[in-house]
Amino acid sequence: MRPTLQTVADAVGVSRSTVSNAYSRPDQLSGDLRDRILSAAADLGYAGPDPTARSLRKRRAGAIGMLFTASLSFAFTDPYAVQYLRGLAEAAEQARTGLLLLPLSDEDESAAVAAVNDAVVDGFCVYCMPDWHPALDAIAARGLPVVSGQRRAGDGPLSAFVGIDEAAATRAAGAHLMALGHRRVAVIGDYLSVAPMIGPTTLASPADVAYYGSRERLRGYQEAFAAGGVDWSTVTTVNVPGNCRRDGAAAAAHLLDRAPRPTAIAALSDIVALGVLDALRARGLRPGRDVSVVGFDDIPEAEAEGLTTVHQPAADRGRRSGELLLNPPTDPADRTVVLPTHLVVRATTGPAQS
Amino acid sequence: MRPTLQTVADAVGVSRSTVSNAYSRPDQLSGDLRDRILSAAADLGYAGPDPTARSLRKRRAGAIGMLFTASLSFAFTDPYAVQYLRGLAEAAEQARTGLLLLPLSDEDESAAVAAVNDAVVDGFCVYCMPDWHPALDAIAARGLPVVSGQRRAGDGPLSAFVGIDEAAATRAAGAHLMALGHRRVAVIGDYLSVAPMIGPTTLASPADVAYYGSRERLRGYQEAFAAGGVDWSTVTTVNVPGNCRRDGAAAAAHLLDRAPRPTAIAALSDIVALGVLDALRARGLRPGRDVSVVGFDDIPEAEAEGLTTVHQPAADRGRRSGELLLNPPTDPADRTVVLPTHLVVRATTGPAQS
DNA sequence: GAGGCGTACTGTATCGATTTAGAGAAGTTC
DNA sequence: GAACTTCTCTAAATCGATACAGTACGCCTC
Repeated sequence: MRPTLQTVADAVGVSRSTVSNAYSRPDQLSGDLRDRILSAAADLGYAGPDPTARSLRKRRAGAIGMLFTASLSFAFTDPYAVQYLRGLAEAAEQARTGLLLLPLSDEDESAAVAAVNDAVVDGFCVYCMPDWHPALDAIAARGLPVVSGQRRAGDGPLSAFVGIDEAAATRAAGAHLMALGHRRVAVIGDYLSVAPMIGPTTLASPADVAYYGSRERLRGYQEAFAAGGVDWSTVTTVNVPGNCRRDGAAAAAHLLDRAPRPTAIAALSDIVALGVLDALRARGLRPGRDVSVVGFDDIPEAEAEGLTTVHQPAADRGRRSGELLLNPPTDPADRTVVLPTHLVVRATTGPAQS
Repeated sequence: MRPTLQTVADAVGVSRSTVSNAYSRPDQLSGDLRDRILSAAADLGYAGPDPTARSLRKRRAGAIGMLFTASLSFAFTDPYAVQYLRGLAEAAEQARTGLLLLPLSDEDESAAVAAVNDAVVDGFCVYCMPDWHPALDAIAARGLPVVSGQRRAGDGPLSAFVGIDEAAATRAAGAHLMALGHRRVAVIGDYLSVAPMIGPTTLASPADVAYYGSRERLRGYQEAFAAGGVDWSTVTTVNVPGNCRRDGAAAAAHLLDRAPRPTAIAALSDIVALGVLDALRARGLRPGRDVSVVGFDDIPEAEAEGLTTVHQPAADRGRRSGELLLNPPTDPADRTVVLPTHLVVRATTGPAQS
């Protein structure tokens, strides 16, 4: 049987409380007795107060839970997500708090709900979840502080927002394309359709997209295009199932292998945009000359490959999220943090070639 | 006051146990009563059993703890570490288990010990810690399963090893350099010295290094060099404080800006090796011609830049670690997993120029 | 030597659940 | 109709700690 506080207390002949104090409040007892207690504990193989029992009593877990959209392991393949995690980890570390990455199987939503309900945490951080996901309701029900990068109807007093003005960001990118004279434009993004397929979607309006980020970004493009006289009905939107380079290339194929091909392709993430560049090169097309490409995120690879993109502060987003979660502001106004973004024009955009 | 099982039980007029059963063992009560309980719970804003109390009673946390060497946030800047984490996350996800990243401040060891003692987890995974770190003792004292990539004296029956034959890996790399005729060789690595400085170390023997990985890799080089007739006393070893490209370049400066410079530089990680390449280029020296460079890890960037390096399966290491931790093998022989490595010869190594 | 005060420790209640043994009622079998 | 199941549900014990009120006792003061 594993030794407990009581075991040690019995061995030394003191009360359980005193043994507890020996560990947690050394000033509450004489140094002599404390030494006797600790050495008895060592003899018995007692490793110190059980963290679970302590958490229960203290009503504090010492960790924050992180909920990702796709599978957890996916988070480590996406450079943007890694940066975000890095910022979050910094904030957690600063506060001497752990970071619990919740398992979130893609197939089974109830598993995600169970993960939320079983998480021993003091708060949640939500990265990129579809609005309808039941795990979000489970989080709300837990009654713990939540920070997310997506606004959502019914956000309670414990929830905060740390993010960017997604629509404004793509509005700037779209205006850039319009100014260059592009009129046959297309958009590639993840989670545009519910089904995990690669190909054009039938999307009457950006409002139909279930993911906050993709929806807002799409809306920004819609508005910018409209301002340039391009009706949304003429814009092809292509879905990619995963945020990866290969899928981006495959999606681009749907646009490039049919006439007339678009003169500009906007991708909702850099990874996908880089895939588009791959597809262009595979066809002997020159990015920025034959077809313009815009990304989103500004990951390091984007700079290396000269990708025009929207810069957003990934690590800051994570860090601010963590900070807000760990010391929730009293003033409701401080519960919304909108970080700046800016368009970075590089080599992959240029004047439209008719 | 937050509602508990008792609150709900009182409202419905049943016992606490029955409410518990309504959530955890639906077959133990009539469907009718269960519905009444759940709806009462919903009315009261009760979100279901408290995870901490449940963990205490069940003696299961539903998470595994991850302990990294440097600061937690560092883990997200190192491509190798990210791959490792990805593998670990996959295994955790498969088992529907969370992954708790422990805060581990570099300055304050006692904070790391506290983090270990406060971690509500079912086991620990150790990535790269110095042998002397007190957190390792704290982990051992917890009496939970541990998987690490470093062998350590006093590993108990609950500990397992998943790693590579570090020394054999660098022995192969060293033999490669010897075969190319290099005799003036140097090694750059992190954690070679205790002090976090950039510069040559006074290292009588690889055995003096506190980190398992660096120590073993260094030993492999020592053996390979000895086989080529190069005495260890003629080998300059240079320490880098962080595993980053800039520090690698700065460390290389110590070797390149003095005569005679080495004809080959072995780095204990790819990141550092890439920094060495930067330093070479900054001086107009050609990697593989003027100076040969070898890395370790085989991260994606290594391939892109033509770096000769030792390939090790990063994600596999993480995945196998997770698997071993989540279902500990009964047979002690299965508690040691040594994954294969191989030398990848690319463009940064070539015949020695006298 | 009565009163006041600080130190060092004890004992009990509490945190919020799960588990086990078993009570009581209803139905089944011989 | 006695014996046996089966189905529901309950009471009490348990998990391992912390918080807090309370007590014993020595010391100081006047």
